[in-house]
Amino acid sequence: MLKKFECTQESYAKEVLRGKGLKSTAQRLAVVHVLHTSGKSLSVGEIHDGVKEMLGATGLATIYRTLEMFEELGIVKRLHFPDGGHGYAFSQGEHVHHMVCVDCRGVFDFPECPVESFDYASVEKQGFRVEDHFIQLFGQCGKCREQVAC
Amino acid sequence: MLKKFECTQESYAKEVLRGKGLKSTAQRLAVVHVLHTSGKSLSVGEIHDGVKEMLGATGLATIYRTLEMFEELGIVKRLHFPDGGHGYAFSQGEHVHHMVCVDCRGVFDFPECPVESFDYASVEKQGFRVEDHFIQLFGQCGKCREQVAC
DNA sequence: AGCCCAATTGAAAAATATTCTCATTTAACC
DNA sequence: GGTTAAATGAGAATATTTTTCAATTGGGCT
Repeated sequence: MLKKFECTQESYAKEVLRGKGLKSTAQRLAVVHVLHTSGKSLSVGEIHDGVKEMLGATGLATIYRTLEMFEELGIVKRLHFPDGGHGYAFSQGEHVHHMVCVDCRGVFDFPECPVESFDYASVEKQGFRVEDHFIQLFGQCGKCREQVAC
Repeated sequence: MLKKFECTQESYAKEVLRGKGLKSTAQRLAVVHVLHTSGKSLSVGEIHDGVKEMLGATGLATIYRTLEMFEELGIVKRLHFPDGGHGYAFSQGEHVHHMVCVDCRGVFDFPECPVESFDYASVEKQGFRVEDHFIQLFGQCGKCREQVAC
């Protein structure tokens, strides 16, 4: 695969892949590129379309396989929407949360963790031990707020 | 539909339904019953099975329709799991978060909101206005912790 | 630069999951 | 008990995801 310019996100993905002994295929890098340049959360179909635009015919199964793997590697994050749908967003690093604009599905990183410092004493009294958490913020991004009359 | 004993959860659901001019059908109350008595998060199929056990043949579409409606009414909450799957849990009241045991999928309420008091200044500087959030805690419940050798 | 081989992909089928349609049934109100 | 809009059931239709396996390819080696 030839590629003149490579952005940080793609280099990052290649590094993670190499570290695990996995191949940096054109399809995988295309998924990173599509997700990152869009700046928002995309559905599997949208990612597939974006990759096809870059590489031509591409199997849908590859997209599914790549996303599953990328999620385990922490390269993408699966986000859920109020309407029941879900999408994927590029996500560099392990513990980053995301805000999603409910209008444009734009994704914004949220490095501080509101839960990190939280005192679970009350719930751990029930015998439950908290090991992980999933947080997602919803709202409106600046652009979308401007577009509606207030 | 006849029903001798009615638990708080079912009365609650009936009240919410009546308030919206919706019917308290046997199928709907069975969904509440199955979810609540299980005490854990159930898949659509598991809920369907539980309802069939109570009422006999029941259409799967009804289960989907009921769950979608109940989620909007705040009677159930859709939860997401690390493996990509999802399930539904009974949820009384609007702003309750849930802890899920990753072993038994048991659901525990979590009334305090770790995000409520959080200062979004840093992210709102980007122009984003936070309107809502989704939080889910993962871990192990007391019972499941006892069952594994430590 | 070319060879090798395990990893990856594509294409289509299979398996799952969800939604839709419409004739029939039922809860709630009188 | 009768009426009526709302809800259900059954199955078809659609959408989504996974699997299978032969063909292809990236990356290490020389």
